[in-house]
Amino acid sequence: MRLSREAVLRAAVALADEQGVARLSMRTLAEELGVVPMALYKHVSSKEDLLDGMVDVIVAEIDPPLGERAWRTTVRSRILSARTVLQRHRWARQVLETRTTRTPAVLAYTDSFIGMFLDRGFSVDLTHHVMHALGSRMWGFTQELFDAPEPGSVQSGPAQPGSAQLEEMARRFPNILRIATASAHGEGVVGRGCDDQFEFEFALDLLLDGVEGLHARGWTSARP
Amino acid sequence: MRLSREAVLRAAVALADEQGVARLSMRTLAEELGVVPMALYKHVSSKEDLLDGMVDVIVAEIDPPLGERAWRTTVRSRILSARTVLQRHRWARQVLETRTTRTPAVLAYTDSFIGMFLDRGFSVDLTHHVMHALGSRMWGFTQELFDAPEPGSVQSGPAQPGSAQLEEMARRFPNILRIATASAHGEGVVGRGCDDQFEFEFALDLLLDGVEGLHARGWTSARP
DNA sequence: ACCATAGGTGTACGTTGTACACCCGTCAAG
DNA sequence: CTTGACGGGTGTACAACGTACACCTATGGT
Repeated sequence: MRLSREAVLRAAVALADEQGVARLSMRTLAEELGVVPMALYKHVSSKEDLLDGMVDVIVAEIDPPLGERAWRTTVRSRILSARTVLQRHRWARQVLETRTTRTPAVLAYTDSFIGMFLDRGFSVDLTHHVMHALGSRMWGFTQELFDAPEPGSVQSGPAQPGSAQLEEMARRFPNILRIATASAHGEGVVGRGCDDQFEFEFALDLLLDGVEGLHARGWTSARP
Repeated sequence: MRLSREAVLRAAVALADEQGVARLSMRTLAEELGVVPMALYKHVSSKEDLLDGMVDVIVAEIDPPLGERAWRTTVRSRILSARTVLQRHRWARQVLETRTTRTPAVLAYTDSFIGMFLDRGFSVDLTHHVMHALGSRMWGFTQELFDAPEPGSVQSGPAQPGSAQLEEMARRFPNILRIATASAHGEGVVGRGCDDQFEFEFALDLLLDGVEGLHARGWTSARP
């Protein structure tokens, strides 16, 4: 069975999906494909290239923008589509963050994303700033703060109620504790009981509300 | 001259500042200190621990919140203080992103950050969502999109006007090009001619405007 | 029938983090 | 003054990584 760039990329995505990106090395991937490591280099010029290709694969999974709807629904639903894709491929966020060169597929997505604004009457100026304000949110993720111990990390789990660890925590970081306990509805403790999807949409809508206001009143940056 | 954890961390920060975090290995750091690599492990339990410690060093550089000012000015100026620190240590963003466990110093900063809201009358509920919405912005950075080729990467430079590369770009990614040329005031081309600080404050203020509105009208999440 | 070429193989190198055994200088207790 | 524990620097070694280079082999166009 012959290899191909497509086959290599698909296998890499699958392996990262299952084992996490940390377990993805040229050697493990080669073994997965029943081939010697160096064989991959006939289809991929380097590991960076491999990762770029993997990003391309998942970018292709993001839905294209829908018909003639208003900018806000179009943008919103596309971002949420990106988010479901990134949810399927949990390694993607991390890989995306480390990409230094943008592949054509990524540029194409970005271009089309910008188009959703420009084609619906946004000024180039406002669109530019909005893109910066959205930042990585256009990919459907945000820099999370408290959360997500990598699968496989030793994270002594949520603190047990009444434990010394928790008391120490309460003394030194009372504010964090208040947030944490509140968001866990009073039951589980420090562990993340909050709804990621809700948080994401909350932040997204906050931003979109702001953008809507600026657009409505014809905002433009004061800079020449 | 004896080593110490402090000395090791300071040297690591200095080395990362000068050479970039990519050039920071246990070996290079040891050599910098005129010592054998394994000596570091008497002061630092692993490279992860080293990076955690480096984060602690720079977190300590962020200004504490000022007096009794209104929440918005307090939060805003603190975030901008964090930003100037992160600007001094350009590797910090990348390192912060990869941290998986939060050190006491990081938790303390977060706690104090949350306190700026709670102490000024924000509900626990709203504060929680606001923290998520701010995300990494509380550290003074955002996921940049177009920019910042790592120093040392081969990035064929901004496209030359009239080059075939630029024409290709114009055909395939017209929207990106419009944004890029506009933000570069018509002179330089695809390269980033835009003002990072302005973009950061624009996005930050957009968010803070939204938060202000929610707080003013006593917003609370509908969830039980 | 030829031979160029695409694609898989084998070996090898340099770099990384770090485990483990060692060894030495300092200082407290006898 | 001796002793012995111990904090801290050393040396060697290993496994895993990305990948350069030379090689082999089956395919397919001329």
